[in-house]
Amino acid sequence: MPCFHRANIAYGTGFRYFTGVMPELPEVETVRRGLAPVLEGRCLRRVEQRRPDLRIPFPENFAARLQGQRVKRLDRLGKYILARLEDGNVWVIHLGMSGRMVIDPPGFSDGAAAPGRHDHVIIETDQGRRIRFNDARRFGLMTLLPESEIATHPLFRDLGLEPLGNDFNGVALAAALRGKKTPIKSALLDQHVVAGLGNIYVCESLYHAGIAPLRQAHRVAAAAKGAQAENLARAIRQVLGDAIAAGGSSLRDHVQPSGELGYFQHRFAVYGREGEPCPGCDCDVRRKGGIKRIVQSGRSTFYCAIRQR
DNA sequence: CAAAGCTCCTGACCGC
DNA sequence: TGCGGTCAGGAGCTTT
Repeated sequence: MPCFHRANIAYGTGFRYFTGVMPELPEVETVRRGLAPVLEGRCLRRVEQRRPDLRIPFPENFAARLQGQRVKRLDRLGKYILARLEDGNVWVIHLGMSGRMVIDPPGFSDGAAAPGRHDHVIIETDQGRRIRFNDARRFGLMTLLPESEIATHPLFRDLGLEPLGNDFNGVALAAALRGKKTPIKSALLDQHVVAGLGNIYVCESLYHAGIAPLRQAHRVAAAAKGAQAENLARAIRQVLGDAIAAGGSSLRDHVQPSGELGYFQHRFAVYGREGEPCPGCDCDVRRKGGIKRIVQSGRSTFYCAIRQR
């Protein structure tokens, strides 16, 4: 039975609903790619900030400082989108849990897309395109930082490995996990270890690597002469890459009527599938109970106790 | 220092 | 149908 999750929007498949919406690295990357054609090279003609804060306060004169700037390039760092501006500042965007970017269709000014309750920032480009940042739960944030301060700023200073970077491999991952007595599940959720993973993709990566979520992180690092860390690094890359590909095809194949970016259908092996058999599993689900759900550091963990050791 | 717990927030869902 | 309770989670902060 297929199980789909649509990132960044409450979504029903007809037999299962997910309300937890989690922009993790693949969703953030999909949003970045969707924004790029509308923002890169464009001047921000109008910026409207509609409340004083999100998870943290907006910086002083946020809208005025952003307005009139040209966006040179959009980058991603972990779950952050970095919009590099011509004046040397970086417009930092984090979607938190429920943050969405909505690109209004051309001609929005007819009132068809009036700002909603949770539209906190509204951007209009010199091409007349309007982008709304909507975040019901306000776990997201936006700020402005000099480009030169990114590396040392508290938000970025201690960020962990970039899982899609060239230097992400079993050796680097093992080094990051070494000495950690916390469960591998919790360690991977820590942005200071690997930057960009969230609850869904941690569960999926551990499943594909065949590692039990309860194992201590340092044991994973030390196991099998590094082969286990290597497997895990490979699984993380694969899982994230597949999800980004799914997001990319959603951008390519469907013009979202709402213009909302970053949500796409994607199938998960274990996440949200408590009691179901894992893919290709031939064990007796009646007897073994299928995919298990436990709670670790206050978050749901889904795993297969037979395939993950 | 590390690790676990608490907290922010709203919407969806469930049971009555 | 309405209403209150529960759950979801990213990540900084607080506590141990």
